[in-house]
Amino acid sequence: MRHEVILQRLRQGERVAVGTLAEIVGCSEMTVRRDLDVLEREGLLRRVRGAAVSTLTGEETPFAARAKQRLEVKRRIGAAVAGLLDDGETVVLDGGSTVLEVARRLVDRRLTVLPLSLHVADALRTANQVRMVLPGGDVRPGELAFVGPLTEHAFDVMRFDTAVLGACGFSARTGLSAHDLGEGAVKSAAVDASARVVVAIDSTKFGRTAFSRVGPVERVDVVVTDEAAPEEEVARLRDAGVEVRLV
Amino acid sequence: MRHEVILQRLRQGERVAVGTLAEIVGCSEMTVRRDLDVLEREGLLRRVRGAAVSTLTGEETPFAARAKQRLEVKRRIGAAVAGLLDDGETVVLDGGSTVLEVARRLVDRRLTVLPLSLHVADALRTANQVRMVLPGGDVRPGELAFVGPLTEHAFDVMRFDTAVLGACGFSARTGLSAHDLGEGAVKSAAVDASARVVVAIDSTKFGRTAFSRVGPVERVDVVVTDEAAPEEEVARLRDAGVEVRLV
DNA sequence: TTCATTCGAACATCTAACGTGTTCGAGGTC
DNA sequence: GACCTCGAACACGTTAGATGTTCGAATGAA
Repeated sequence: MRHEVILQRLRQGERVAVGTLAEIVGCSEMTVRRDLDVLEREGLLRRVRGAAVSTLTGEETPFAARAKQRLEVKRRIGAAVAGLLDDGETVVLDGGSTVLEVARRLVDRRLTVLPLSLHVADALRTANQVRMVLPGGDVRPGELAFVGPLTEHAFDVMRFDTAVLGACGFSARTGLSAHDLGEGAVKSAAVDASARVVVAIDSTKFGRTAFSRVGPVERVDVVVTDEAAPEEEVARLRDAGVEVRLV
Repeated sequence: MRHEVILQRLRQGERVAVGTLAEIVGCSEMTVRRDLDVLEREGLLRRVRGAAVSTLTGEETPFAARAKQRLEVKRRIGAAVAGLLDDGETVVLDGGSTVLEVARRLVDRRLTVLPLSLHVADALRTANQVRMVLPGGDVRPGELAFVGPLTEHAFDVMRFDTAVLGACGFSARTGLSAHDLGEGAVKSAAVDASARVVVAIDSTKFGRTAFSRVGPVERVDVVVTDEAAPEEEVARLRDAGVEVRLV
């Protein structure tokens, strides 16, 4: 909780003094310092003498921060997506924080899963009915997503019933997009290797277009998102034949 | 502690009653039941009405159990092996519990690492100077080791300075061996793709030969083990030109 | 250099979480 | 039907973690 407040305050100002932060969150400066320590280790800010500076450049929010944001919504989306999967299916699970909540709902299901990040693989490590196959590849620090030729090779030799993808941006016009070129390529390969494509995103991603283009909206079968999704986008998606579920 | 006692008692008898176990460890039956719950989830035993039955068949001890055994020794071996690696090297890290202790000593080192199990990958997830590349492959439940054609393919396209291997059995005569055929094949491929082979094993593995043969002792450059290693084996290894370090 | 400020180690305190034991009703087993 | 086992629920004690305070050292500005 306190961490969220600190990050939020940092987002709107350059340099915020330790004393100021202590006042805002209502605790001692020592406690703030300890908070700043862990947040710095997570790469969410940089400490300077007497203050903290945000490292969030506006491009890509680090995983540690995203995983804390809108958790309730992501859990609901995760449960809904889990409900779309049948026992025995082979599934690709993307690496984002929303899809991670999907994975958490699959621990007692019988599935074959190919996770696209270590976070997701970790969530399923104790799931003894899940047959897990890793694609391999370079592990992006922080994000812990798999990228590179090794990862893409996995989709040359395997086929899947369903791909569950997250996205940094999504719109009916430009389709799915990601911040990182490597990740975009992997998502793209996952789409090509899967019979069905399910997109799990919270409503804030709508209308945004990120750097790396993954694919057009036509290849998407189902979109699961929350009710705050812009009506116009939802309508356009439905016109394009995409099933949209608001949870 | 209590868990070790329970497992030890189970090893020497078929079926042990809950009441008996409570007496041995000196606590209530309810506590024993709770212990049995977690041990069953770890796959170390099976619960039956009124008692517990060992699942340890004598072949392969589950990872959860091995990771608890001889921890101090494994830590020492881990530290010694970490000292053998130079900054900037590319390293294969095997999946066993001994090599896991090597990985724990590498978190602040600058290396390229290919882990052969999720446990090891996990230990290095926060190591921001370590470039981690995963081989991919099937994830063996419990063990969380990577096996199969996808894993072996990784060694077709990559070469390494050093392979750090554990083993289920090791002797100067029969060389390295593993319990699982798939794991044996992966270890074998790792040896072929690496310029130097370091074996990290505690002394109890000496003289044992497991089902799957990995390779002859000639390909091993260094063996790191503890001082309880049988002298005869050590002498034979040194005769074969293997450097043996006792820690 | 000096002075003011910030930092973090060390200790004290408090709280929440965990482990443990007891009780008791439900569900098995003989 | 009698007996036993199980696990949920509650109570209790312990402990680890979080927080605040103090103080000497380190840092930066004048």
